[in-house]
Parts: sequence; C-alpha cells; structure tokens
Amino acid sequence: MSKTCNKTAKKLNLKILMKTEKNVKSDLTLDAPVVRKVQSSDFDSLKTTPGLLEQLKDAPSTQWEIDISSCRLPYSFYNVPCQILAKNLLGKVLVRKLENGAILKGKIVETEGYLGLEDKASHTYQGKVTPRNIPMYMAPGTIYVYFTYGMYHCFNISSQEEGSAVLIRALEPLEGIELMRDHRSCKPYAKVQKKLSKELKEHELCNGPSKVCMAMKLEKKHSKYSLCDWKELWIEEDPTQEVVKKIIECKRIGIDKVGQEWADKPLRYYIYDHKCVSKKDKLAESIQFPQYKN
DNA sequence: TATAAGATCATCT
DNA sequence: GATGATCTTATAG
Repeated sequence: MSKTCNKTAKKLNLKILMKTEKNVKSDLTLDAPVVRKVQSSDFDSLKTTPGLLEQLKDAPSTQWEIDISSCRLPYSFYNVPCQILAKNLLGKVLVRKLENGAILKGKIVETEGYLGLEDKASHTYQGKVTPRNIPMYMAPGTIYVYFTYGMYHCFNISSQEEGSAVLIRALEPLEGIELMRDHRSCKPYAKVQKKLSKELKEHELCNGPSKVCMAMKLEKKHSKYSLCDWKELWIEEDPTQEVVKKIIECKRIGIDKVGQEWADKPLRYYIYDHKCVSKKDKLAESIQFPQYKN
C-alpha cells in the first residue's frame, strides 16, 4: 500500500485486511480487499472499495423462469424511504422459487423499518460496517438475511436511505402451504432435529421473522441478491387487488435495550385484525382504531 | 393469555 | 467472551 493510501486509510480509521486463507471465513466471497473494521463515520469508504457494494446476480434464464417472475415489482418500488417501503410492502406477495422448481407464496402482513445510521436499533447505527451488514448499504431491493440466536435467520430488504432496510416479520401463506409446513416441522437446532410437538396451523407457519425464513427456506447465503432480478425470490402485487386500509403503526419488537427513544418509535407496521401477525399491540390498536373495540 | 426459561452459535468487541 | 431485530415449551392465573 502506498504512503498516500496509508495516510488516507489512517485518516478514515479504516482497517483493511487483504484476503487470506486465514482471516476470511467461508461466507465472504469478495475478491476485493475485505473491510474488517470501520469506525463510526466511515461508511462513505464503502463506495470507494471496489466490488464491495455489488449485488450477486443470478437472473431468470429459462423461458419458464422468465415467465413466472414477469410480474415482479421493479426497482422503483424499493427506491423509496424506508418507512414508505415498510408500509407499501403490506399486502404484497412474496414469491419464492426453490431450486427444485417448487413455488411458495405469502402475503406480507407485518414489517419493521430500520432507518440506518441514526437508528440505534439498526445494525448500521452510526455507519457501522461489518461483513454481515453490507447488504444494508447496497442498492434498494437488496436481500439481507442474517443469522441470529444461534439458530435463526431474519430476512430484510434494503431501502433508499444509506444503511436502511425493512424487516419482513410475517406472511399469510398463500401457496405451497404443505411445503412450508414441512420446512417448519423440524426444529432449527443443528444437532437435535426433533419434530415439533404439534401440527402447526396455517396462520402459525409464517407469523414471525424467523418463521418466515424457515418456511420460505431463506438463509444468509441469499444475502446480496436483488429482489429486482434474482430468479429465486421476488415480490408481486396481490392479484386480488385487495386494498390495505387499516395499518397499525407501533413500536418494534425485541429492541428495548437500545433505549426508550428508539425502542418506542412507531416503526412496526401490520395489517389490522390479521390472524398472521406475530404480536398485536392492543394499545396502539385502541388508539388508532377506537371505533373497533378489542 | 401472559410470562419465563432454555436452546445454540455466528458475529462482533 | 458476551450477545442477540427469536422460537418453543412449560407453568401460572
């Protein structure tokens, strides 16, 4: 590295390690230098590291693949502010094409917005950059699936603002329901593959962010593909054209530790009175729709 | 219906 | 070495 580069890197507090067998884990596939640690204000340096923000590509190629995904929503749908996208996603249909050709569909009924750099609950708070959260900085519509609690995944979609994304928290199963049940019937534990104690009801198949990932077979290896052109996942309009009128806005789930200001922001959205929502907020419901008594 | 505890490990500090 | 944008089961009311 030249003197100038060193100086720049030092100025940015940016630590770049060249890719070696030793320091790169299997989930990192970039040939470019890998950003290992970046100080809070250095997210801008992402743009100057070649290849770092490039999406993975695997577009539909057969005529059938092109045909079945021809109704996918375009880039312009995702290229809007996070909170708008989170609300607009309600009522849309998430379509998953498995490698064996099976199709799974679910209507999105619950989402959460993570606003990016300012949002204390966001993985990208203060411009933090790690190998895991890079998809949040990528073009709107990029898939971000992360692994959590030792055995679960959560599926997000990047939106317009730097580092922002929408978490998909719940779906209403529409198609491929028996397959979803199969995918959900085994515990996610790596070693103890026990069956669940009871048969899951339809509304229990995707009523939580990790349940969505289990049912739809979404894993972290799917991160960095785009909903705009990946052949295995996309979003469509609801063919029934049902208008989503009653949207509840309330605080997000499971982020109390970040402090009241951000924990309490109304960034969770769900379709009122929908059976597949993971957790209803009775207080928010009674305030926003007082005419419908709980 | 509500709450608590335990599972389990990649990721980050 | 600590933690977590969760889920399931058990228990209490």
